[in-house]
Amino acid sequence: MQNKYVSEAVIRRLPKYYRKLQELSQKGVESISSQALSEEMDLNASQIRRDFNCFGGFGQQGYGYQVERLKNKLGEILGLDKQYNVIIIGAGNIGRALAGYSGFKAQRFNILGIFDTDKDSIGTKINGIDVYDADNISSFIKQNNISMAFICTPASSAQKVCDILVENNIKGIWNFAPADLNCPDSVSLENVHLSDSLFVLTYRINNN
Amino acid sequence: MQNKYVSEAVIRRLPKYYRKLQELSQKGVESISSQALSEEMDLNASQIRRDFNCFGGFGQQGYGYQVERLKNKLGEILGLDKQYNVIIIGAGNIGRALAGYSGFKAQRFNILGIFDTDKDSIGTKINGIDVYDADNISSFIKQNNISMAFICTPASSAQKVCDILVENNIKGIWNFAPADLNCPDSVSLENVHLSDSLFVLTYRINNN
DNA sequence: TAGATTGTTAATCGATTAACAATC
DNA sequence: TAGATTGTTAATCGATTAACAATC
Repeated sequence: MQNKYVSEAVIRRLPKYYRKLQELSQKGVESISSQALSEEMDLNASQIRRDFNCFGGFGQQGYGYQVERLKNKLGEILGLDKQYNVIIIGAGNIGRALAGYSGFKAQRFNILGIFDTDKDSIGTKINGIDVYDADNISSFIKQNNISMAFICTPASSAQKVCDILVENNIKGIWNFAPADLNCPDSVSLENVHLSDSLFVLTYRINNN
Repeated sequence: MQNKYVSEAVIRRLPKYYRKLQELSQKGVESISSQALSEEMDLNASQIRRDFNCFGGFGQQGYGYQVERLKNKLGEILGLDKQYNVIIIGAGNIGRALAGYSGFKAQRFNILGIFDTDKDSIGTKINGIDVYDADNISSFIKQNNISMAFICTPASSAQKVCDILVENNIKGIWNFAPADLNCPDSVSLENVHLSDSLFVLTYRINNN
């Protein structure tokens, strides 16, 4: 079952299912039908069943889905049962915010270093994490088994940083720079274009 | 022409067009065809023409689109020709990062106050912006003609904050809390679910 | 005018929803 | 067993792409 085609739309719903199932699990809900879940999440029940069935048959006819089991399955599918060694590139506002977010630790994201070009921040610590010279990214990735990088630089230097990361066989890039990076398919790239999101909001305010 | 139906997918592409046109404008490019733009942006040329035509005929047959003019038109459509008075709720990592982001000023987002419940941060300033007691959100919105709020609280208090904002006729909410807020259609809501985005990345790393 | 490129209609593709047989 | 609900196929809907007449 694992090899069905999974569309972009399905992938983007997975974290939302995971979040809702965590919530239900915390509330002590033991099982839920696709119908009940569809009402909770404002989605179509058929769609929910179809989405889950991309990854296998997790339900039981006549009963529904076991919340805890489904949550764990989705966690595995999302790769949340694994550990990730992470570096942050850019010690500006966003870089510092991500470095300070304590939720990452609980979820197996180990931030091992922050890199910047600014001589004044190099050598300091942010939330207990060392700030290193951006010139040393390559060697640090190799020595510390880094699998992910968060790009928090200005747009102008993002592509250069991306190239260095790709060269060093990084597995995934979480990009906060407002740039459309050129990156081979072998490296997973996920963009958070904050200003795009803000502009969608201003559009809606003016066209609601 | 202004009243064609504009799908979600089209709306989400608008900021990307705007960003690319800004770039072209800065490079001094005066005009561009949908074909050339499609190659730059990795979209289909028909789609681009169709997208723009949701809002009117901005091109000239045989010539293409005037970059500067199209950029300005898209800016108007996105509401970027207007001013927005903004408050930030939550002086944690994300709230502080947004308060410190200087790009907002240039783009007509005036951050007039930050609100928190923590007695230690109330009374301080972040990037020159006062931190106020969250109890005073309602009166502040009324007195300062606030049109937008950025929710940067924990998930547990986000809905309560949202309700207060809605009560005070806020126009738009930019929500960073990992929660699916309940909000009437009259208020525009745009979510930035950072952990959802990160989990899509871990999914991709493990299923590439 | 001829050539280029838009604006728009028609065709295709893919995602969502409905329906229902399978089965717990 | 009867009732409930899944897993999956078929129908629908909407978005993307192709084609081309209109027109600069």
